[in-house]
Amino acid sequence: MITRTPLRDQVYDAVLARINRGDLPPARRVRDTDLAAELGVSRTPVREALLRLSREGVLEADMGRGFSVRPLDATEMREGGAILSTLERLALDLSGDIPSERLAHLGEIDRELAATRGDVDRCIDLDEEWHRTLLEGCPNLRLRAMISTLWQVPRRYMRAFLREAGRVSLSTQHHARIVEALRRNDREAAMQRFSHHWQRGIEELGAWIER
Amino acid sequence: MITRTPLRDQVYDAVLARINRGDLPPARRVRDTDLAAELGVSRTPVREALLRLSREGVLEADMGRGFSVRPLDATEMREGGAILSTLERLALDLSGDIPSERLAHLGEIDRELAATRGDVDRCIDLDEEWHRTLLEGCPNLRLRAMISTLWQVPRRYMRAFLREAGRVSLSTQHHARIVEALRRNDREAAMQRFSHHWQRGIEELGAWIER
DNA sequence: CCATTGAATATTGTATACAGAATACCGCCC
DNA sequence: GGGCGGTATTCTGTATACAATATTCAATGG
Repeated sequence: MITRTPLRDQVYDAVLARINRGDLPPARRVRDTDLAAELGVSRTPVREALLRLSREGVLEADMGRGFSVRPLDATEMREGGAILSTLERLALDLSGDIPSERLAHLGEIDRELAATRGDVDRCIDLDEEWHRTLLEGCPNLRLRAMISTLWQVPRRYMRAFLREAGRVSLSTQHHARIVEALRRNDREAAMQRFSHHWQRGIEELGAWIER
Repeated sequence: MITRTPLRDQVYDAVLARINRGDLPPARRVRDTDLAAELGVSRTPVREALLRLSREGVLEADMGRGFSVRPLDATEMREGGAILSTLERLALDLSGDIPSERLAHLGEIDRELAATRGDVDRCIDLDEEWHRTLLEGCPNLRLRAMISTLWQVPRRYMRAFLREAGRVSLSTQHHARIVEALRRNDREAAMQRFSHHWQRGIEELGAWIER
């Protein structure tokens, strides 16, 4: 099956990659002209991608003054975190029983995460993969898509935090405890631990931003 | 203070208005050329608005085949409803105590809603206003914005339903019961009734779509 | 020496142009 | 008469062009 992907989507990915790579730091202005030239496409698909990123909270768009990478802000992070946390809890709730093979997979990801020390990008990818794997049984596709989009925001905060402060402490322990509860089929406990995991993560990031 | 609004936003509102007005029924193809001509602007801002509406679930965009109004679908409605319901519960949860004047306002809206019989559009506006008023104390602005965006989807379903089936039964009674619980400062009960209200609404709409 | 103003430049928001894909139309063959 | 193939047209996706606003920077006055 061959698929044509619109340029706007490729540009979207490219811009996101640059932001996540640390290229394009917070508050940096993003000129569509430059991006278009660098990516070898015209301004049209670039602007479409940038408009989308603005709506998703990754960029800011001021009328007449173009786009810029949204600065890190504790309030914004807490707001986004509360939303994402709630939606992930919903997704977990909607997921039926999680097959033991997926639980095993979660364990693997978590072990790899624990073993990865220096590589910030890898850590974040693994953490996100852990969450995605946990929720991949959720039948509400719109919800899954939404969660995936919303992850763009915490990603930026985690990256900045990990770069400077080392690693999200306890993350793997939390994961393990959640998986353990799921193994016992104790949804109640799993849910509670999942909430706690999120809350701790948000607090940690928030405190760091306000340092 | 004078404000220039981008054409794309005005076009966005205009298209949404047409969809809500019943012009542009579900599954109708939307040609950017036509819209641009009718609105007296170029294709560029029109396409920006249409792309946004696609991302928000109001339109469909098939690569190479343009845009069309997303057909009504029970699954999609249930998925969106579950998300919106959860986020509104979160918003209510985050709202502090609701001042009695706002509770009074909610009562007024509800009375007007009960009194409005024939006017479908007015009913929907009032229902949405009731929800917006209920949650306007929520300090999480991102959440409020998101809820407001997500409402675009149920709106379409409610409109279709109300046009054909009369009115969302019991809606005002539910509202009253929720307000009553809030008056007693019984958050627990209010939350439960709020959940129930949503669940019933979604079920009713879903059953109707699958009729 | 610093603030201010004005022109020059850069950059955005919007309009138009162009190429290629998708759809519709029409004649042909069965 | 109905299905099929080819062409013509329409429409989309992308590129480019244009006009207006924002920014920069130097010259001028305080």
